[in-house]
Amino acid sequence: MPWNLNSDGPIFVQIIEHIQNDIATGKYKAGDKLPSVRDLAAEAGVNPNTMQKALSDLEQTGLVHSERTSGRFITENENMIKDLKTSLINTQIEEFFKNMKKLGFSEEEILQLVKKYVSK
Amino acid sequence: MPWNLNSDGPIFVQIIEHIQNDIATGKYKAGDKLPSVRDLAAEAGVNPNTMQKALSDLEQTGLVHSERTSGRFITENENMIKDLKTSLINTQIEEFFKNMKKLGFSEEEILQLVKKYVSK
DNA sequence: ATTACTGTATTAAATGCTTAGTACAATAAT
DNA sequence: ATTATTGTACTAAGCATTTAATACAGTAAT
Repeated sequence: MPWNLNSDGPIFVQIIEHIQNDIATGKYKAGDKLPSVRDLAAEAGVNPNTMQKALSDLEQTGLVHSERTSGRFITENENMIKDLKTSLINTQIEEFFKNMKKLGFSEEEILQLVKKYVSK
Repeated sequence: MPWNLNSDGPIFVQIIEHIQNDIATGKYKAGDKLPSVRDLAAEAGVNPNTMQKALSDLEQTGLVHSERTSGRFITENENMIKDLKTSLINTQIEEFFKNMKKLGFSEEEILQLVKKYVSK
């Protein structure tokens, strides 16, 4: 999955979301070592400082932790990863419903629109 | 509907989206006069310059136009408003599906999750 | 005529994001 | 021991966003 960073918001936020997705979808598993800050930065096409900021922000959620000089690792806590995935899903659905309701649709109408989209 | 501006992105972009929603949902109808830049700014709680930027950006889509000194008006073109609504709906649905697919779900699985959410 | 209101323009300052360049200390590999 | 790699820290610059404070010209209302 390419990084696909755009200018819709701060790059470092998009990076955080991207890595969260990679963890939630199992690209990175519990205990895995992440590529180095510099490698990730090169891969994403951003400045190493930007990647560093994204990673140290991610750190504060406990999802990843850094081993001072040997690298950065995904949490060993599998439940935390499971919760992350649940949370990401809920965030997406709630955001979608919130926006559609702003456009004047009821939950039932939204469901119909989604059905129509899938069968199209 | 309150403005609910947050720091997820540029304020002026959120303002544009908010006004587009107001037009799409019929709060403002074809030919309606908009409140003045200053009034809208006060209502949204932003600097008049920020509102001015949002409005002049909106102008370039043809959705609104300014009558130099008498005010700013919604387009008379009803089709343009209809197209706007369709476009906003499609954007929301496509964005939602794109994000859910990033999380590893198929269209059918997404539909099931939405159904579950509605009946909850 | 005067007053209030309209969109618009301009300049300045503060802030946050991003890039750039450099440096240091600790570990791993050789 | 030496070298490469790790996370981390720091400063500087450019840029966009936002706020602030004014100002001007045209229209509407009185």
